Amino acid sequence: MKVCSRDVARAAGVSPATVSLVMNGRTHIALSESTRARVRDAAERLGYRPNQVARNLLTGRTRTLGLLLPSLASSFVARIADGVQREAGDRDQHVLLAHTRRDPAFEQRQIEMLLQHQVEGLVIVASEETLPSLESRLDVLEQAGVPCVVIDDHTHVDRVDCVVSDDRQGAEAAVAHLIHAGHRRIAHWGAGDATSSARDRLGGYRTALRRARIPFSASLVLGDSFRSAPAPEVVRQWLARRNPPTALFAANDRHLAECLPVFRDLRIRIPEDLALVGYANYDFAAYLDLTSVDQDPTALGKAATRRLLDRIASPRMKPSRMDLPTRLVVRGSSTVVPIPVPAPCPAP
Amino acid sequence: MKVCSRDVARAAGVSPATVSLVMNGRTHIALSESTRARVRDAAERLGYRPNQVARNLLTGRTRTLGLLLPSLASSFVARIADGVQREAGDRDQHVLLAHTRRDPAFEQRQIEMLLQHQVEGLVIVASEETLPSLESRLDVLEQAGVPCVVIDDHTHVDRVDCVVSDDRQGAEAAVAHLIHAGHRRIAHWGAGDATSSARDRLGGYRTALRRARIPFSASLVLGDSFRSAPAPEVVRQWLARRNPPTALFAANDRHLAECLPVFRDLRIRIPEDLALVGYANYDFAAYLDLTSVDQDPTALGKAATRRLLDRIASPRMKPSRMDLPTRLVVRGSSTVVPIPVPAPCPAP
DNA sequence: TTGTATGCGTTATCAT
DNA sequence: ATGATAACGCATACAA
Repeated sequence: MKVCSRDVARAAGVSPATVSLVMNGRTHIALSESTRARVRDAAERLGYRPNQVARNLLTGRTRTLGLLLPSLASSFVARIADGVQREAGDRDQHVLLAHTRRDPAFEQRQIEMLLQHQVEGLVIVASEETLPSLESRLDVLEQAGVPCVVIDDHTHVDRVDCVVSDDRQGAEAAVAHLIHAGHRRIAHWGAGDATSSARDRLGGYRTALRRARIPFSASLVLGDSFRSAPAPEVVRQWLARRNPPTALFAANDRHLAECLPVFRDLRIRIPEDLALVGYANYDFAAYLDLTSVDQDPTALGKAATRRLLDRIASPRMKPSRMDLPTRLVVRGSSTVVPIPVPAPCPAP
Repeated sequence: MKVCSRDVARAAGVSPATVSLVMNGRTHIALSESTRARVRDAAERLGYRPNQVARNLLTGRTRTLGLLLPSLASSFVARIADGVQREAGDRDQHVLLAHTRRDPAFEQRQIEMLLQHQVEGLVIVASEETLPSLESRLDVLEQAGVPCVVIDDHTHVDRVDCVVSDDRQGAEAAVAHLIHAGHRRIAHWGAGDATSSARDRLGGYRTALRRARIPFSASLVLGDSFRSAPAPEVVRQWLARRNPPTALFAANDRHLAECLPVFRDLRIRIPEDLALVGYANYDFAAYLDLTSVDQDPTALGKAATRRLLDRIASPRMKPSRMDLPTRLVVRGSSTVVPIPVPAPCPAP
């Protein structure tokens, strides 16, 4: 059934070694054009396909990268994965997929699996749930001599390459934009302090305030996680305070999207009563006319993959952190000036 | 550097064969508890990790499935991929990722790559761009003896397993819903006839009309592709006709989302002047309060993977088509009855 | 210019 | 209960 190089060799009247030479296009070895043609012909005729598994075993190289992510159900993660795959494809690498299910125990087994498959490097997309155990995962990888790059968190830059969005800059631009529009009481719905993104977005928020000489007030900061928005009841109570904010900078578009109905219920007009700026620029942000900080997840994936391949090539480099620029996309939720043309919609 | 079974064997004072027996937990072979412990100990101490590549070569099995998709940038595709990965993980299979970039030539190379890696089956997520060449891809796979399952198109059910959403039923439910709300002039923005989904959605539309004894009018049907919405100008002209539709059933939520600004410009009120129903139930559909037909892409991925593994287990089964049920999610874009509670937002 | 021999790390078969 | 050996399919060094 399965045809191997020996079969081709027999059919072409040559030895398996010759078949190998022909198939791998080793040009610096002289081969008569006639043999070459005979071999190619036989291979074609028999439908010969070199067995990568055998090749990998022999050469000790797999040209395969592991991609470990929390879940492809998140479109942000999926777009990172798209970037990884594009770059890997361009550099002639293969991608073995693994997910953590946001469960540290499952993650550990998946890493084990990837290592057994002899991946030559690992792209890890960080998540809130598995961040606490990341350090011990790095131990395992270091032990195994398999380099890796972490996307979307730089907590461990001291020992591993990190590729992140420049969240301080992004958050600062967002809040500066609100300040520029005249706001002084600006709230922040953050995501706690477990992830560097959450910390950096809070940091950028504070920097922007400081630059404008607006005092920071802890009572204007809310939120513990990227994955759960404030409950409607909390929002209600929070906005019913004596001195409510006139603007809101959220660490995630989704938080805003989920709260829009609550705002409507409360007769809070956007942006007149409350200006909104979100983060990530999900495609629904355009549809909802939400101002947002765009992150380019595809670029994150590509950059991380490039970095990983560079490190595989030269393992001794010092771990570095790469901050990809963000871009504030101003829409109707933060400015009363009408947008002349409907925002262009990203390709699906 | 890399520790192999021979190293463990030496350290434990046994032979490599014994190490293999211990590591694979072959219980039906008697092994003294003391050797077992010695081996486990040595393996632990040395950080031994069995080499899957070698194992695969020897056993001729890889327990690896190829996942071929157009691009992870589409959240629909990504959620299918999530389902594939979940099911594969549950059934102890690995996933090698490949994308077509919506380019038939690139797709061909990727399939070649997957076959060389000895994947035992292939999950193919169909796309408009690569559908024309699918048939010849199936030839290659059949030749290679590698089974596959196609998700999201059933054009080739006669020779390959297909897993799709029940689009006729979904479309029919959507249009019946509009008819039930009193509409008689219902337009359809479709996606041409290249894909079975587009044809089926049109079919369901026609069925619902027929059931209600509403004559079909070709002038109410527009659209050629899932990936490009009607341009704003086209929408304008189309709605400026003498006898405009009072309701619109679109084959894709995105088409609706992109046209909402146009409707607003034209002072067309939703749903009073024009009721809208979309398809796919993207997360933005909830935020935009769009009625939509939910497809559960994760279930598509899971079902396809199950089917593929079944076929690998028993290759002689007749190819089958599996239609997963859809579910109409009624929201404010198609009914004037206010929704009492804000639509729950899907987890990100 | 081409063929032969060897080994990659593992497991299955047989022998002890 | 454990060890020796062969084989999986291929690429490389070296011989011819």
